[in-house]
Parts: sequence; structure tokens; C-alpha cells
Amino acid sequence: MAIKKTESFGEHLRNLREEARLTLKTVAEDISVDPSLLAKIERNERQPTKQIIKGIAAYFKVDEKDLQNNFLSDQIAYRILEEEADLSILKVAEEKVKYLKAVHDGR
Amino acid sequence: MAIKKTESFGEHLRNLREEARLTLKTVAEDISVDPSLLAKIERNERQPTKQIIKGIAAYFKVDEKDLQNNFLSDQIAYRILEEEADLSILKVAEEKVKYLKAVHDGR
DNA sequence: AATGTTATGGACAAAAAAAGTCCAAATAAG
DNA sequence: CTTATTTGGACTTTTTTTGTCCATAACATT
Repeated sequence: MAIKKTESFGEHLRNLREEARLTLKTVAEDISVDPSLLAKIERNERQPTKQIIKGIAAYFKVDEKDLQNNFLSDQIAYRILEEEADLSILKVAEEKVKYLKAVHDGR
Repeated sequence: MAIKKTESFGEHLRNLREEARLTLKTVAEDISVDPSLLAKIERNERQPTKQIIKGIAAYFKVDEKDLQNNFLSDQIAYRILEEEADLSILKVAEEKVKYLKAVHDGR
């Protein structure tokens, strides 16, 4: 399954955990984070570190890169919402990335 | 002129200033920021606050929203580069925004 | 209803990140 | 050469974020 656009990163984590029928405590201990912190991450009140994402991906056997990407797209989406920015800036960003990548390995 | 994808936000500011043939000192004083800070912003070593963007936009008579958007697209582009994320996440982000907006005013 | 389990959420200290300032050195302009 | 301008390092302050602890709430189990 690809990234669902209708769930936040935290909701995604929660779904993973609930589908596996595990408690916060269980998962938190297994991946060595405070249960309360994991709860906050699931509620998008805290941001996961890369380490935590890595741990979760391994734990639930999902692709780490996918999870990272899901997290990042979430961040970008919320940023745009809170800045009330135009969606067109995404296109601009995309072109900047392409350009910078080309410059980087090209030239 | 729209946003150039081949220049960073800082470069854009610098171009505005140089086209007007003004020094850092002059502009900085006029918009009430430390010249060294403005220099850093032009070199992308510091991020402008909204206030500063507002001041610059007014000063050079450019659209404030455009400038904000330029800044934001820059941020997103560099974020993607540094995370080495796939460009496709921008599409995902876009859909998330659309969905969230729909949920927000729709429902 | 009492007991145990799980999740929530506030408060707070600690850590991390970012901003802004000051100044000396480098560079460019006149 | 002298002056003006820009750079950039070092440092302090401010802001933001994180992670922890704990009390309360919600939920389930018996």
C-alpha cells in the first residue's frame, strides 16, 4: 500500500500499531522510546527522529524510506496549510530541486 | 517577473538590492535590521522573519506574498535535497493539502 | 463496582536550533 | 592609497523542540 493522503503520519503509525494489536507500552518499550513520547508522535504532537522512524519501520516491517517520505510529505503539507501558501509553490519547489540536482551532478 | 527557479531566495534579495544599486548598509538601516544579518540572509545563512520579508517587499515594491512564496519554495526544495527524498512526495503533499483544505471548509 | 490496563495530556527541565550582534579581516571601489 | 562595502567568525540570547514524569481519564475485565 502506498501513502494514504487522508491520514497524517501519526495516524499512519497508529494504524500500524493497532492493526498489529499492540499497545503503546509494548511498542514503545520494544523500540526504546518513552510510551508517552510515542503517543505524542501518534498524535502529531512530537516529531519522530530518524532513529525512531527507523525503529518503527524495522519493527513493523515497512520500508523505512517510505515512512520517511510519508513523514516529510506530511510536514510539507502542514507547512503550506499554516502559511496559507499557494499550492503552485510546490511546482516551483520541484523545479528548483530538479535544477539544483542537475547543477550538482551535471556541471 | 515570476519566481526564478535558478536562484535561491537570498540571491533573489541580493539581485533586488543590486539592481537598485544600494548597499547592504543602506537597505539594512532603512528596514531596521543589522547589516550583517541582512548579508547573512542574502547568503542564505539566516532565515528572514516574516517581518523582514514584509519590510523588504515594501522597500523594493515587490509583492509580499510572492516573496513569501519564493522563500517557502526555497525551503521546501532544500529540505528535499538534504533529505534526499523522492520528488514524488511533492505530489503526495499536494494531495494532502487539497484533502485537508476540503475537509476543513467542506465538512 | 472494583481493579487493572492503556491512553491522554499538562507541566516542566533540558537540549538543540536558530537568531541577532559585534567586530575584525578581506575585498572591492574610487 | 583610502574609504566603503561585504564577509564571516565568535559569541550571547532567544526561541523552539524534545523527552520525561506523573496525574487523570477512558476503557476493559472480571
